[in-house]
Amino acid sequence: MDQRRNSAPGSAPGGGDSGETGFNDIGLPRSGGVGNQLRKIVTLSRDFERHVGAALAVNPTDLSAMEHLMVAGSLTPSELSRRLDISTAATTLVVDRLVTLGHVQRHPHASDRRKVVVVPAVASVARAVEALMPVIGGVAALTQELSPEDRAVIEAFLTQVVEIYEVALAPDEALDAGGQPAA
Amino acid sequence: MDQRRNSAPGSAPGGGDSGETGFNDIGLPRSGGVGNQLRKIVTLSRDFERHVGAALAVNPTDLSAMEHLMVAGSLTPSELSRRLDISTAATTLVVDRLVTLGHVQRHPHASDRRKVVVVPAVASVARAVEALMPVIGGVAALTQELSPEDRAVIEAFLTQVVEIYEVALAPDEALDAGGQPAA
DNA sequence: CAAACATAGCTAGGATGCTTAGCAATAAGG
DNA sequence: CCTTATTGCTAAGCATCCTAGCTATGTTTG
Repeated sequence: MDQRRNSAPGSAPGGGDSGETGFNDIGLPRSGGVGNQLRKIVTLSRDFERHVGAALAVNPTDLSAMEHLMVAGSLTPSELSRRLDISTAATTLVVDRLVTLGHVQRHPHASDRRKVVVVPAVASVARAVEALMPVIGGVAALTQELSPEDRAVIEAFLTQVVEIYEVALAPDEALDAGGQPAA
Repeated sequence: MDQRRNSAPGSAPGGGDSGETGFNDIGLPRSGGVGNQLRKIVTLSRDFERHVGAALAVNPTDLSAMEHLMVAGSLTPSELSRRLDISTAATTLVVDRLVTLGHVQRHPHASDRRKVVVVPAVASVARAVEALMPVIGGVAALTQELSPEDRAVIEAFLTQVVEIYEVALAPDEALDAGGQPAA
């Protein structure tokens, strides 16, 4: 089971190692504690994903596929390939591997004989839920305990962070924005 | 240039599609808006990374290497392989590719003739900074505008999220914690 | 109705990026 | 000095993806 660490120090906010504000020596602004924390969460999320994958003996793509299947209940290979943004040929191999490990089964489609339906195995879903629970459960509990005021502050902030990313990823605005977000 | 999308709907907090609280149909708790936003940030961060990689004509591993080099100023292949958590042989190939594209150069080490020093090219750093700036600059600006009270709320929250991940990733505690974080 | 077109998912061969094993050169330790 | 350890590279092999192509099936058109 190959689990590769690949933490990028720069593509998530943070911009450097220091907790101060201003600019670091390569010209990136420092976000202080908040930016560093966001960056750390991104890195830890990736680590956790690999941790869960190791527990279920699957590679990152296969784990992602399992998670999509769990959420959707079942999917055809074409639907899965669209969600994973990989070719249908690669999806066939993903499903092959997952079938071999007993994580999913292929069933004929109810009304279209060209199609296959990929269904997660009940035991596999239970194992995946158990592996995911520490983080998802932890964050759910944490957010339950927030006061309405605190929740509003955090949600407003995170909404703006999402907006920054979306602007940065938009085809034309990204070039024009250049550092001035819509917020 | 191969940029693979691989968004996992389950390994970051969120636990499902609905904004309500409670449990979804596969047993994962719902975190409401905050959990979904965190999940979205994780996904968008990955998308942004691929976006930046495309702009610089590098794959995810090579981009991560570039970012480590930018932050550190320069690194030996062994140091780089440790940070990337890949073998030194793979690191050699990463550096080969980056050298070919003009993103880095190899120099002899100043005092140890076994060693090589990998140095990012100035023009490459400038291009990378430019590509990263929309998000890093945006988040830096956003956090500058926070009131001290709001900042404290957000930092406390994010600290706890980080803690949840770290507990989940710790070798022995993760099994014992089981959903009761240290917070 | 039949023909043309579209869709589904799989197979085969190839490309890419990683691994392990091994090596020559060099550095460190006794 | 000799032994051990470190460095980073080469070569072969493996895992996972891609494109091209195919058969079976479903939909649209005349």
